[in-house]
Amino acid sequence: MPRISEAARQARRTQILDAARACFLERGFHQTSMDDILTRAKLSAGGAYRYFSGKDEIIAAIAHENVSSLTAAIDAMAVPEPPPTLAETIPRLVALADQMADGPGKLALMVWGEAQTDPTIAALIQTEAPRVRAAVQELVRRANPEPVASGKVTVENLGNIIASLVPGYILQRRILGGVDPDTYAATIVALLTPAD
Amino acid sequence: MPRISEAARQARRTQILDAARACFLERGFHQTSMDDILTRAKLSAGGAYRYFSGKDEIIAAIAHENVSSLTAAIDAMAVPEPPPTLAETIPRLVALADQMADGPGKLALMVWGEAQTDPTIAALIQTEAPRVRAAVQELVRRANPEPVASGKVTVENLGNIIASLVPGYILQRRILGGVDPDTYAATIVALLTPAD
DNA sequence: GTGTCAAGAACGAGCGTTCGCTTTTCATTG
DNA sequence: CAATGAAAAGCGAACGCTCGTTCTTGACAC
Repeated sequence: MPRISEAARQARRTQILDAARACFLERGFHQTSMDDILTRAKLSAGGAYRYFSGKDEIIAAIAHENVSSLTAAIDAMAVPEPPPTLAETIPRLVALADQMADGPGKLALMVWGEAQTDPTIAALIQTEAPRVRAAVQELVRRANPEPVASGKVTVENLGNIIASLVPGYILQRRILGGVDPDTYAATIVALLTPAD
Repeated sequence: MPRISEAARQARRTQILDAARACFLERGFHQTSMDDILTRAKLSAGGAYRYFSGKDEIIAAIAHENVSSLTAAIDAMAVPEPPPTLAETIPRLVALADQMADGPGKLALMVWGEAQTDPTIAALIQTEAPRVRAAVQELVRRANPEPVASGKVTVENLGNIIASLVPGYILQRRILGGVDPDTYAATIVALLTPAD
């Protein structure tokens, strides 16, 4: 029973997903045909269907992968010791959003739109959502900025605001255009810092 | 040359767009078939094609209408005299986003996603974008909040932050879930208000 | 040689669009 | 004011094309 090695199998899977991601970024989920993906992956239809049950599963896989990568990126920011201040964290967060704007950020906007009518993708995001919230709140908790220390706002509420500033930045950067990451971050920091 | 009245023509057009909007909200732009729209509009294929050159034009029309309605809603907030403070404006802005979350807000997320790969829709948004920015900045300018008055941040920069909080709220409300408009607004106001 | 893997032609369903026909509308006319 | 006719409005079956999926065939590893 001649089978391919597990590593080769994973490689093929990655090869398909890489092609799919590139196509989706260029044409969108539903404008991309199976043939587009197969051609780019240099694979035949028969071959690909051994790895994915169909197009929907590929879309779901890409969406999942993208959501996870965003969560992981934010998670990773909470790691450094000693805990950074918000004046350090916010610019890093905005810079992260800025770097990802043309790749995962663009895809994220597409996924969010898709989630509005596709229950599978919506469920997928909702599973990951608590982790994003938790990661941002952890960031706020460690930084312990003045508005929290003085009891003006809670960690949870400030976390929600900051959590919505990140997609807000991506949207503004990708759709409205004309926004500078450093200025954007500096403005947020200024608002969170007591008067000079 | 017997034609239908201009009012009747507009009514038919509206009838088609209403059906299309409902279908798009349920199934998404590309999952919706022409037949879905035609059935809901109680119109035949031949009939509808006298009003729109094709499906793409209907999608563009709905997207345009939606973007315009959002702009108009924000524009309308800048009207009242005397100028309201941000402590009054922010809750109204968040409440507006909250009310629209299941209709125009949901559609907006879909449109933003679509704009990532559809140049027509992207261009359409970019045309409207300056007006949204201007409207929010006008709101900030009139309110003249402490962080602006003290020169800590500019009207433009604070405007951009607030402008990105609105879609941020919609996204959080529709995707992550579990966010309260009043709490959300109150937190923003607290951050913009000098220490007690 | 046996069973997995990949290829690629072929299939069938679904889609957007068109086209020829019928119905409706309204200015014109007797 | 009723009859008329011509053109627009609307209908819906049919077309042609695309696309996702399947299935048969051959190749290769063990």
